[in-house]
Amino acid sequence: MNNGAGYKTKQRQAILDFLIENKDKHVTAASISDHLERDGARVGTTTIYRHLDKLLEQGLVRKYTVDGTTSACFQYADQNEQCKNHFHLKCEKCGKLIHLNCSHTAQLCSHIFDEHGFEINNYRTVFYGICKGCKENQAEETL
Amino acid sequence: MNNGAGYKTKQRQAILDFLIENKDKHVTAASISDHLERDGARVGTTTIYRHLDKLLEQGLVRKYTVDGTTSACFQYADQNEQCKNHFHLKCEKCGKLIHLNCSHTAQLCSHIFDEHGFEINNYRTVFYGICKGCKENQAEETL
DNA sequence: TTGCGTGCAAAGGTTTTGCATGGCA
DNA sequence: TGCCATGCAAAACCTTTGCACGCAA
Repeated sequence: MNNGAGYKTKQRQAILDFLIENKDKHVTAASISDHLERDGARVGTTTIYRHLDKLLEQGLVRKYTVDGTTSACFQYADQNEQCKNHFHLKCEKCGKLIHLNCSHTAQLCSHIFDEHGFEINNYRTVFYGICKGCKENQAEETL
Repeated sequence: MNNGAGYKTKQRQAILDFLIENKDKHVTAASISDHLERDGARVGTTTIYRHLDKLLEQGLVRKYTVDGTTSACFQYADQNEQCKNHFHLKCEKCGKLIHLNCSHTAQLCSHIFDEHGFEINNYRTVFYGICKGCKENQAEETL
């Protein structure tokens, strides 16, 4: 079994390790490159992009684009089956990804499907907004 | 009154007309350029980007990024105040934008705010999925 | 006439491709 | 050994910037 993952190379491992280490936030190809270089495990840009593509196909990472930035953002996707069945909230300020295990969203999905004929792609859909922590910080700043 | 819209030029008008004409789907800077050129109303790329930026600031268009594409997508934003208070569904297949005027979503927002401490950005959040029409077409294809 | 608008050319940044070399299995 | 993986260099793209000229007000 290999699931199309290919050879086990130190480059692939380094990239995957970094993604898992930062699974709670998103990273860019450039930030992966920078980080690995600082760690003395430099990996060519080409290789990073090629692995991100593969990981994306395998469903091991998600790809985002964040307003105001020009480069793509990647984030490790838990293989937890649950993740395919719930929505995610992404904080526009700190980038934190929150897993929303909540029956209300399932109800909304059914409603939209039944009444509006639209089949929501849970995996792809992300709610953007401001998380609790960032909202509190914002409030402090304005004091 | 000018609302920061600047001069009325034929270029600005051509771009705006095209956006309004295609208000139900998104377009890219390149597709605007192509279309206008075919219409014999060629407008420089620079100008297109500059106008899109301005329209974005004025809130007259929305900017998206769609998976699998590398260029930004723009779509005319109804000035209807309602749009700031409801969600949008975007079909991943045909690009259609559906306005979801539905009390269920408002309930969901309150719930997420009250129980999860997360303040959803309605304007930014888009539900991705497959619309009714495309789903029917898909079903036919597999026959 | 004044100052913004326009578009060419060129720069800047990200991502992809070609190709020779390196390394896993 | 046979292939895939890697990384350099260069290309391909998308978007922005500089600058001289054009045009709305």
